[in-house]
Amino acid sequence: MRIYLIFLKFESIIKIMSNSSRKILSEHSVSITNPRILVLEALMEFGNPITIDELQLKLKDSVAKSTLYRVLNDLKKINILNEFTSPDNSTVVELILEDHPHHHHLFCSDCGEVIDVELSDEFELMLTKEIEKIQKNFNFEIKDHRVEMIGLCTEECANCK
Amino acid sequence: MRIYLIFLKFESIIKIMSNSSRKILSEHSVSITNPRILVLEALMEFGNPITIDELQLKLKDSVAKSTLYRVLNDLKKINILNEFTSPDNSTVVELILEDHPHHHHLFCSDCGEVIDVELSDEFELMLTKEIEKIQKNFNFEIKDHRVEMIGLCTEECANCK
DNA sequence: CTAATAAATGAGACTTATTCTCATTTATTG
DNA sequence: CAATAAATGAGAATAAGTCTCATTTATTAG
Repeated sequence: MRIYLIFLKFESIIKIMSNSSRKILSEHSVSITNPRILVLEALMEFGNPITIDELQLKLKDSVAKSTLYRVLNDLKKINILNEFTSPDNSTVVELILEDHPHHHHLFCSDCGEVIDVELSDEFELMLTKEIEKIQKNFNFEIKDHRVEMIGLCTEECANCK
Repeated sequence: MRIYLIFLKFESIIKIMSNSSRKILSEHSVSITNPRILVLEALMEFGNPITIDELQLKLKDSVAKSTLYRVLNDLKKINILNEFTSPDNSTVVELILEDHPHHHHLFCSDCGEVIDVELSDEFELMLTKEIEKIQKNFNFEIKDHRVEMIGLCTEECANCK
């Protein structure tokens, strides 16, 4: 078993993310612009789903508010951005790249954190069967589903009131 | 087997709903006012979850906008109103009275209709187990959950574009 | 049943998230 | 590198929801 230890300077990480942002944009035939790169980098750096408020805060000195919303809409159009509303009514956004598996969300109703969670394959299978039943009963064609779980993260969380 | 056919005039139905609205309010020690009765009646009459826009339209000649929002907040406070955001970002509201069982929602992404659906007991049991696992893994206390299904209702729907 | 008081209402001003406009800047392409 | 189409920034416009305050209504104590 070989172990590699890789040290990367912060600037190198930024460069890698910037490159991958460029790649994502060109793969979707979207022109490569500075605001788009900055938004993608911020989303990648944060990792988890993020509220538009937080994103705006991170980018307030580099991307105009109107441009931020426009870029988010662009990313939605090419299907790499998922947008939803959290139970406390803030708009949350997350990047969905190829390696991002099917997942659901866990919301802390205190600090507002949103966490991606995967549920077991058996569960997803069972949900698929339920969905088939519903489709028949209601004459509905179901294209997508999501499970949202709402609760509280532990006291250790620094952001919880 | 005895069959009862019951004919009720429209006015009688309204009177029944009005009475039950009064009952609901007094049971929750909330003062009985005209706007509150009108909002409850409208929610009961519609039956399904309804967008605030539609509700506002139904009540625009009888309840002021500010009062409508205030009444909805009052109903949330006494835990008989559930509010959520549909995938097309409109705010949806539904009455949750004693006889309203645990359920989930089906959204038509075309006409915006929202339908209550119940899932099987086995499914709910399995979901409970998944939730227990998640609680442990993420050090999270899960208080509530919801399953949302998004799709299209059939062509027969008059409201679909 | 009525008067006194506390609570609720209506109308419209205010706030805040998101979209739109338009003059300027930037990316793409040939 | 120039021409052209697309994207951006700044701030105006829109719309959902909240707030203010003068007026009305419901509740209750007597």
